[in-house]
Amino acid sequence: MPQLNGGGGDDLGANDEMISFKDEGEQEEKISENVSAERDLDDLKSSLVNESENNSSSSDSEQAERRPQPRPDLDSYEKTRDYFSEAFRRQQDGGFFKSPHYPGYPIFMIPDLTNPYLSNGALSPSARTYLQMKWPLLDVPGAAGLKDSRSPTPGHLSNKVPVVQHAHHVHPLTPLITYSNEHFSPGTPPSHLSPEILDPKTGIPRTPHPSELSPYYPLSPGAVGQIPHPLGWLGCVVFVVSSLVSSRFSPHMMPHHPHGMHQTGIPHPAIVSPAIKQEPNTHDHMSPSMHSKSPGPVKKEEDKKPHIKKPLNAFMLYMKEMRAKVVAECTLKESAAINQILGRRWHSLSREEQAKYYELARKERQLHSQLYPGWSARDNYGKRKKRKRDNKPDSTPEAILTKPPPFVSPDFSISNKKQCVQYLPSEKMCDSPASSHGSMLDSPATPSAALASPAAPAATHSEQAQPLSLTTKPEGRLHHHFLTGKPSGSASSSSSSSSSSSSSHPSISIPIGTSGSHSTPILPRPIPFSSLHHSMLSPPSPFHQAALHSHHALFQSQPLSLVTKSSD
DNA sequence: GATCCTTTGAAGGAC
DNA sequence: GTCCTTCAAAGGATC
Repeated sequence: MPQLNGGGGDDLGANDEMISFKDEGEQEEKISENVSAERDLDDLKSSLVNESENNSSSSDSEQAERRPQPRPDLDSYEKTRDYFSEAFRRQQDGGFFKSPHYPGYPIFMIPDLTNPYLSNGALSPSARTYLQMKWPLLDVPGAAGLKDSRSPTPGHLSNKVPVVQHAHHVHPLTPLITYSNEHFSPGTPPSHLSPEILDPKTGIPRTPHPSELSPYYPLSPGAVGQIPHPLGWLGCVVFVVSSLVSSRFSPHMMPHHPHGMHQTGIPHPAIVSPAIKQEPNTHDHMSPSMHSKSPGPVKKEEDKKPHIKKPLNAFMLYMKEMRAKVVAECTLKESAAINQILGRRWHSLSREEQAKYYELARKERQLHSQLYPGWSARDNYGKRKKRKRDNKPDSTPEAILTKPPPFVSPDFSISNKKQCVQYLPSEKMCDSPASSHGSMLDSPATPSAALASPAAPAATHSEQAQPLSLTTKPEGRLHHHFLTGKPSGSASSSSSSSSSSSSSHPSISIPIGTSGSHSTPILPRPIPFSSLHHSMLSPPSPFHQAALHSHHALFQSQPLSLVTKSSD
């Protein structure tokens, strides 16, 4: 992935030169990504096979048949959001989207669709992405568009252009979409469709947007068109598709549920009522059964209280965007495995690429805080009930030490829940460049500080000059980071989920001198050698491969205690 | 049907 | 200031 843009690709609005060869670049990227994905897939498959022979029933052919199917119950808001986050990303990548020849209809820029399918019949990621962007403008009756996955012969199963594929890929920037109740009229594109400041058709200049208020979230339906989108023409796309969605989608697909209404009267994707969250495809109203389940007025009040989701962080944004790609490249469907791949790819991202997501996440948080000033992440605590909390005492290092690993006696496990499966073999985790550019090492603990100003990152991040600098993290946590290959924050943050996992997995059940009662499992991940292996997405050079191999050999030959030795 | 798994990052409480 | 926990997305697996 690094430097595929050939330089300058990150500049917004300067991607015209990328038009002719962007597809080639994408193909190159796809090739390298496919190599990476295949390797990941091999790792995962082997690990999964080793995990349980029972899983052998899920052969490749069977998995191939179980290609990712579009989910019919995706929240339409998220559908809408994702089109534009994807567009935004591509624009920032110097990607497929360019300054449109048709200013009012930028999403008509559809790259090569000649071979949208993979060999196994699955839709290639690129084609999938393209279709996501173009489907709203396809001359497909709304009913057909809504038919999508419910159709007995889904488009993506045939060789025809799967115009409905769109509806099942969501994008991280979804919350950033501008919502509008205006209806889109292809013949008379709204005044703000032009990327120009002055609308060529109406001549109505757009008023500048208050700098302190990010325009990703809507101000009001009527004011949407007056907001100059910071992403240039993408803002027009946002409006176009949001308008299309709201006009083409049936009320079933575009519920006007009050739960998703911000105080401004604008539905916001972050607002999800519990009922809707569980059954996104159902109607707005709670089912009678759910009403009947409410034990009392307190419960009713809770039900009435909209569930405001946390803003997505950078990795979540990245994950949402790349998941479909990984799923398309691999036959894997388990999100846990996919997330491992995504985590590795995340580490392989260049600093600039990660910075984009950090910036997006920062904006998300900004807008989220502006929209919901009184909201606290704590408000969502307890909304999910996790069974693993029952095992909390056993996830402590002491418990881990005293508890035999499951491979000794599988029945010894405290709970009957599925044992932690290390989808990626531990030795293969070495393949994951902890930070090809020290990106995770210096991932801004407070991205706003590092990315507050567009010019700030380079200035504030001395790591730009010192890619592997660990300056932004406290010493004590850097040890964790160093050993686990994770940023200090995540090393601790992931302890909740990993701790329970570690208690049942032999390879990560060694509590090494972490400070205090830190239960974060120390994964046997070797010292980052990312400088040798620049990217998961680009095959290492022979030199890198040799270094990689020797590194693996060295790592594997070492006792686990050495590998996990703490610098304490 | 609810929860787990898995990833990283952010937030907030506890100490 | 540090540590720890929870949640955010995703969907198959498991309970």
